[in-house]
Amino acid sequence: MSKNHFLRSIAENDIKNGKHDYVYTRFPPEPNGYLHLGHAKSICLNFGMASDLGGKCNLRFDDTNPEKEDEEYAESIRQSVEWLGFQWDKLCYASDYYDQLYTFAVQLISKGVAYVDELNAEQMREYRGTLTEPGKNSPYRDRSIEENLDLFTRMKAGEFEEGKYTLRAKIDMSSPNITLRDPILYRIRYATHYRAGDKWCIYPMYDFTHCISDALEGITHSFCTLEFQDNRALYDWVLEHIDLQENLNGEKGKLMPRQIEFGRSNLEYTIASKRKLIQLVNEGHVSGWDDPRLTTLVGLKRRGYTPKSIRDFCEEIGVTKKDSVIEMTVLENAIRHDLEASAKRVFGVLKPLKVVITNYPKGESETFTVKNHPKDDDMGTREIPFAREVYIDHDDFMMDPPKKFFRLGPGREVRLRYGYAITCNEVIQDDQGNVLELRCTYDPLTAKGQTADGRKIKGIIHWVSADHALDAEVRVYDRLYTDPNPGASDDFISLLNPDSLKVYPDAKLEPSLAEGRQNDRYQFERVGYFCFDEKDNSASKLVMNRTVSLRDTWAKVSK
RNA sequence: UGGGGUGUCGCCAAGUGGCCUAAGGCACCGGAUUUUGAUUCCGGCAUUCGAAGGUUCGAAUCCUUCCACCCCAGCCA
Repeated sequence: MSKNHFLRSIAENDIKNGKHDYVYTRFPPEPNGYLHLGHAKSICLNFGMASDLGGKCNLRFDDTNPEKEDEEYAESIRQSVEWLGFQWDKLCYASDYYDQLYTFAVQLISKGVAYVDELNAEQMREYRGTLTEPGKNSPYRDRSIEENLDLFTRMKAGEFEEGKYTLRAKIDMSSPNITLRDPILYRIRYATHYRAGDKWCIYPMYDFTHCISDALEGITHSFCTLEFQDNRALYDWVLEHIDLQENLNGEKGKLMPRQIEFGRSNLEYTIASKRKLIQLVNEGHVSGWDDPRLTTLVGLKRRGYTPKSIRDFCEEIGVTKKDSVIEMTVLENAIRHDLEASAKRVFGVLKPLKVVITNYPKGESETFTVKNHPKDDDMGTREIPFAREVYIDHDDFMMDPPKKFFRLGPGREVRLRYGYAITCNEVIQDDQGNVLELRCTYDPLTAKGQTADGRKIKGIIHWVSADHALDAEVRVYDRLYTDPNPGASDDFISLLNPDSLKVYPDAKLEPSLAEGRQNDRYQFERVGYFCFDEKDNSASKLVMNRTVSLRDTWAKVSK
């Protein structure tokens, strides 16, 4: 159940007051890039509100710029919306409305509120005025309706070169709202559209297209971000001036969707700008749009984030009219919360350190039956083998440990979780003093968490039997940037975190992972949550990604 | 400087004249339980709501002024 916020209140009131019988929303991406966390907020808002209030939500591609859009993006967007767990009522494309849009443009010309201009881009900028000075009318503003109609028809017919003419709304060149200074409605562009092909050489602008698309689809509430607040006046102007008697659903009468704006949310240490994302991909700073360090939806998916965790995150950050900067821990908390309840526990050793248990008989082994989840018995149990040689993590051993280090050190005793307590008797090092191997003895009377003399063993570490272990490559990710707001810098490339990816090529995993399915999520006990990499994992080579670490109080204490 | 917005705890965010000496989440700090230094659990964490005035018996909520920040001058969306 999603939270209350001002947009929801508006929608609920509109139903309560009888303004609408239902809510109809839409998520309107332009297929010119991959979806990221910012879009997830909009998706959850639009689809979530529709389903919460018993309404509908369309997925509509705002595809009016043939030069930037591509089917590859559209396909990915459809998949990401579905992956997030939402179903659209209708799958729509603004490009499917090009004929209607053209008709409405002709209508505006006929009413004398749109004209064909032939100022070039530079002149138009001059005529537009500035923030503080009013603009001035184009010398072509007062053509006759007949001439405008003729010119517009010929624009469509391809008689003019690109940039020669534009269709403009005749509003007010001295408006303090610059959006209203005779905005362009159509421009000439000889580009092949990824869906419409070469049918058109004139393309409608966003401000003209979006409001009409909403009206055609019977959208009741058109949510968008804050930067479109000024555009709302134009949104309303266009809908006031066109003559739409019946929408695509057969509903009749003056149908006015309402645009309402909300604030964007940015995540610390990330970048959302499509331009910058493209640069990261193209220059090879990341492996692709689905690099697990990116907060694109495909990246988060590959990283191991669940759709639920992202929906929860979006609910948690709320919806207001304020642009916000969200701390990374909020996202991490969302995925930890989901995986804590659902992930199977297993043992995985990222930096293996061999331990030989000298008093355990050679060639023998035994298995321990352990729970897959400490609190959820329904998740069952599994067997883990134990033998004379095991691997523990290098981080769980210190040559000269401080008093609060509850792990292994020379002469110290720890429990191998679910197994026996071992004591470190000997440390084998190389010439440089690197620890190569440990020689330990185990206490046979310490199985099942017991000790014969009642002594408490504070330290508990994870391990995996050397002979039974699976080899794997484990990838550990950290934030992509060293600066919480990399987008604020022009040189965001220099802010990249050189340690954002650490590869552990020789990780050792417990044998049960061999039966893992591609979408399974695991908690490597005491380490973090992991998933199989969707591209590089295979039966012959296990490749796992760390989604997020476990909370690590020790890491804080030891600093 | 014209227009449009926003300002409540480190980060989000409830709250729309009295039950606010201001929910909740994240973060942080204690402490309990724990064969994960995880989880869970308990406790702490804004006498203050951008600032200053004013209205009122009473304001974060109303008024005035001021300050800060964001957006708008693409034939992008």
